[in-house]
Amino acid sequence: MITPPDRTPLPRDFFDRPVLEVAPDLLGRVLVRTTPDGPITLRLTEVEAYDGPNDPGSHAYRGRTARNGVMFGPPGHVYVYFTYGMWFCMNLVCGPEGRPSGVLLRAGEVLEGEELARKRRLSARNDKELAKGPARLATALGVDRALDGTDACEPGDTPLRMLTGTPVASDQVRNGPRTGVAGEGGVHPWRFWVANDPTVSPYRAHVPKRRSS
DNA sequence: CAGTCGATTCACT
DNA sequence: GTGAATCGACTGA
Repeated sequence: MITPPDRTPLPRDFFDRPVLEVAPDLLGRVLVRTTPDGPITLRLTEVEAYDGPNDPGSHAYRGRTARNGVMFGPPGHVYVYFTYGMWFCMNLVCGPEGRPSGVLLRAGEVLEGEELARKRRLSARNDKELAKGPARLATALGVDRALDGTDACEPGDTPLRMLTGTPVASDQVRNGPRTGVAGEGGVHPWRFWVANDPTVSPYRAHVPKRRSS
């Protein structure tokens, strides 16, 4: 049974906090993607925190580049990156401006626009798989680098907005190591998900790439 | 400027 | 469970 989400946009102050506070607080919140064909709404069920310049797992660890520039800007904006030659993933920028950090949106439950999401996710075998995984989530919502830098706190009919939704009770939040993060960054238990939610993606440890013999 | 590899997904065994 | 797909960003020389 799905309860109607609160439609109030999250204020920028919500994101202007330490990323480890923001990340679990995002679970149960609702992301709205407005497309020419109509809206897709997603209830967040899994996220990961990337904590600025002190986090070896973060894209911002080695400083500002053309790719990660949005992470160094104001909170509440969207950082989209391209990876594995095929996929996009999206973050919400957190913390005070200049202290780059972000929350990777890893999975969610599609509440509205399921048929629009399915057109982009033809390989999904069921509704739970539409946004089960960060690149799947971005694909389902039609998010790519064109949306890098979008302000998710802006009111109105913007391409991407974060709404208040119905935050998950803290006793339903679980956490553990981040998925696919190499090296020392892999030890931080900064992945957060909703307990027993079927849309949460499976954990996988980092796999170093083999060299061709 | 060439080499390496990624905050992944999918098909196949 | 294993390997391929696929390319741009980053690194170091």
